[in-house]
Amino acid sequence: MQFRSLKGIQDILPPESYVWQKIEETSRETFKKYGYHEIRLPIIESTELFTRSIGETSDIVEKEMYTFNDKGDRSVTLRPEGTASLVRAYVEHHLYNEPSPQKYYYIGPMFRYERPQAGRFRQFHQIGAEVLGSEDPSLDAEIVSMLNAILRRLGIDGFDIEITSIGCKTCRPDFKTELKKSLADRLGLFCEDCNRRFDLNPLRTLDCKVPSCIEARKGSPAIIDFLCGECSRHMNGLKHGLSLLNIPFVINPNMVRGLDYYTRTAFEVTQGSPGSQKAIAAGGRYDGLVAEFGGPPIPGIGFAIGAERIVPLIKESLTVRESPDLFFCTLGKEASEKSFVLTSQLREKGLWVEMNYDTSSLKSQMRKADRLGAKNVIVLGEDELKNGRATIKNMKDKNEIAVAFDAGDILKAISK
RNA sequence: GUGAGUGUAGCUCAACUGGCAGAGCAUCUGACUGUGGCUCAGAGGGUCGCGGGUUCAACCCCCGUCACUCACCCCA
Repeated sequence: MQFRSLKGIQDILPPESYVWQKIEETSRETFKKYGYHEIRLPIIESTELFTRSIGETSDIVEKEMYTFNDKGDRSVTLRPEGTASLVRAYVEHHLYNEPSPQKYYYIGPMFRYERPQAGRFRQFHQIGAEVLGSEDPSLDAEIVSMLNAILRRLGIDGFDIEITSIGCKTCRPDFKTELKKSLADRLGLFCEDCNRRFDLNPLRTLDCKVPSCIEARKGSPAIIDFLCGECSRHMNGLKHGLSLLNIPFVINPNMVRGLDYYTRTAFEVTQGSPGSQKAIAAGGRYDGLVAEFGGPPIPGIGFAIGAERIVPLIKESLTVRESPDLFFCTLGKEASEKSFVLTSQLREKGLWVEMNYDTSSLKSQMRKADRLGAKNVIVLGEDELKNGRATIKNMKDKNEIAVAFDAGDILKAISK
């Protein structure tokens, strides 16, 4: 019986795993400078946590969740995103009693039951950051700037930071009716999907990629023109903040969020040709979510980077693997045991040491050492055992030095 | 959920559109009784995704099925 990983769920093998380590390290270092602390959240939660926050009619909830009943007949779900869990933990542990704002980050797998595609998987990984406890737009600017910093430090460029505001409880409904009024008389020009969207969620017609729809919606009202005073001031505050920090951005008034809890600021980092999966990170403000989860009316903002979407963009994708400092070639059982012990001692001293395990010709052992890229090789055979000295060969310059069977001597010899 | 494409060695791909399943790379061995890379020689490795059908004969044609890939919807 041959097993395969499940559809859309993949192994991350070396050397690519080193690219992942680099992404995680760079993110952690950057988060630290901005005062974000790691929070480790469960990957499984009660189903209702997601249906309530993400929205009953969102695509994620309607068709993309890994939901099942546990043995206690409770409906549970593998998390499709991180914000809901974070806010749950924030409220559950009364973290609003800590000084505001509270800044958190998380790194981990998310699950969505979708048809896999380039840059889209059923298990994928997000690097997310969330701030709770302030609605100051300078925080919006700061978090966008932090996202920018992480991507830059990873050597990624050629991306756009798109921002917009999607309004709040007061102004969004007004805009929705205005938009419907504007679209109503030319519905025939739009595609089938847009006609469906017109009833369900008219805002989505603004995001349609069908060329005829792009043409047809020209001149439609844009949400940023309908923002209430508060939202408008907030949006300007964000733009001002980004300008102060010299973060280039573009305003995309057609941006739409797939999750219901977003308010005001929404942003997206896009890269590459227009089409699918150009978003490598996305985020926004969710000022009503904490209260929705039974906490005080505390605002929040966050983003998530799609790890799978930046891996291919990282220039160091072809990271050269590090190589062992020393490889022991052995001939005979006694030599093998001797190097077994020396190998262990040298590792204690901090070296990366490999040895030959199976009996094979010296030639093939040398070949193996070479394939591993070993910097030095020690040959231990009958002659060496007789003399009590072995030779270390530097694989690069081919020099050989005689050493005693002593971890200290060997260490000294190869650190020259 | 919808549509299209592709499944042959560990990897990348051939096989005259029906006639004995191949190459390159990789692996292992040898040339060189105990010294790697280069070169040369050889070896191992296949239920041609799976099941059925047509045929004297199927990797090739037909039907079904599964998997993978890409795209749509949507999203990180």
